[in-house]
Amino acid sequence: MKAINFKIEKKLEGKLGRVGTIETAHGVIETPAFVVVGTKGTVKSLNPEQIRDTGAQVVLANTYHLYLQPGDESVKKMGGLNKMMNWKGPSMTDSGGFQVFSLGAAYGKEISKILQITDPSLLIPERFDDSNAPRLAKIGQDGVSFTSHIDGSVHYITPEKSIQIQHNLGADMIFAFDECTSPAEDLKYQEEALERTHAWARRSLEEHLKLKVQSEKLKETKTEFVISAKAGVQDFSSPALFGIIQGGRDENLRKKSAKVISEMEVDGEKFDGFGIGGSFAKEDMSTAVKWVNEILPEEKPRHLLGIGEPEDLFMGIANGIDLFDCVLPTRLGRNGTIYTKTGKIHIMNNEFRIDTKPVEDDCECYTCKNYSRAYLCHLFHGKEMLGGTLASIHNIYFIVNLVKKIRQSILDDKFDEFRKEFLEKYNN
RNA sequence: GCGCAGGUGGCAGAGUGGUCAAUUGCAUUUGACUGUAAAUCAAACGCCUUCGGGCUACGUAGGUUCAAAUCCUACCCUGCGCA
Repeated sequence: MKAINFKIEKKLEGKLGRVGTIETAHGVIETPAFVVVGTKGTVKSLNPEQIRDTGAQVVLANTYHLYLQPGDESVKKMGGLNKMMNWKGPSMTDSGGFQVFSLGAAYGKEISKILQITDPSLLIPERFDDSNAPRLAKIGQDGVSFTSHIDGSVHYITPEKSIQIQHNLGADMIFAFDECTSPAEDLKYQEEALERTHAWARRSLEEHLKLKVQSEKLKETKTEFVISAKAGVQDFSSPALFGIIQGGRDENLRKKSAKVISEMEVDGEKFDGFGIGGSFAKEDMSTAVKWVNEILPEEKPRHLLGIGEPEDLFMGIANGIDLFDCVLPTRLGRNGTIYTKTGKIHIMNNEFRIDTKPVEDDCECYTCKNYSRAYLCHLFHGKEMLGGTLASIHNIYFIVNLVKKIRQSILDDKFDEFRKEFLEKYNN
């Protein structure tokens, strides 16, 4: 039995882009789609009804965070990720590979996974090459040692462990354990890291197949299956496993990674889809995505991990990306930055204190239909929780629906037109 | 009226002779945020500046001193206690 079923409905002429659907155990995703991030099994400050009402189709949670708290065994006992958080739609979990970066090379530094190369100082590896700097993630021989940011306890996560945790969490789509590298690393390091990510990908795939076979067998043990099913405890269908492409900013490494990961095979089984991860310079992200997607097999979904901003979404979709996830809509929202068609605004700024208009006049989101900018401004100044919720609702609606509009524009043969029109307004 | 305590930048509150335009918190202003260590973080926050510095400031007015937010005198004001 296939874990997911991906179908392409229409292709974007002259480009790698496509419109399609992904069928999962928890429903169908219309792609391209924006996946909302719910790291700890909650999209911060939103309940599932609010998530659904933004139009979001999929939620992505995190292996590392849920493993530490409440523990993957606990999540399993609560009936899996979906049941635990009362999310009825499709779900995904990230492998913890990003935490190798955020708690490792990037820990305590002003460094993000995307670089503007217009700031050349950020590309000097020495600047970040202080191996004595404290890190909460240290790469070991066959896995990564994490020092919990919660209580300081040490945990060794291997590819096998990550996959085991993800099977316990029980999302519809899961990722291989990888190393998300720092954009400041030099080519030699990127090569080493890529070898590691590829080795880990194979081990992830092996472990996944092993667990899949076990779960199939369990399914055949009828009594157990029936008891569990009656209790509504566990969905026995195994998740789909996505392999992750790395390679930093380098063309050869990116292409090599795409080839290795897409051809990787264990017992006749391959990855069900692909994630494109890691670091880019903002300026050459599009080429990196293109290099990879020209090689990846057309018939499997591709997820651009941790991206992005509106211009990135257009870029990714044109270059054959089917799924995106990004913390920006919720993080920006909580921090008082709100997306509008004419660019981002800081809702706490003085100019909004007496602005009685909604964030956007013609926006159909719950926030815009019911509240003014002045009220949001007040909520943020008063540190009221509702501010973060309302801003997140709008931002998610904005980004999710932007991707839906892009999808529609492809179906209507108006992609280029829509892209130009939108970005001109957005960038003022 | 007497006694005691005290009056410091928008607010709270340090400082108690030079290193003080004055610690810190809050407020304010503006930024940042891309597989969430994040309801977080950073910067600015008396006036002027050719960025060297200059000027005005710790209730008010005097004074001591090379030097005062810091010591002295008077006055004004606030709180508490007693009449």
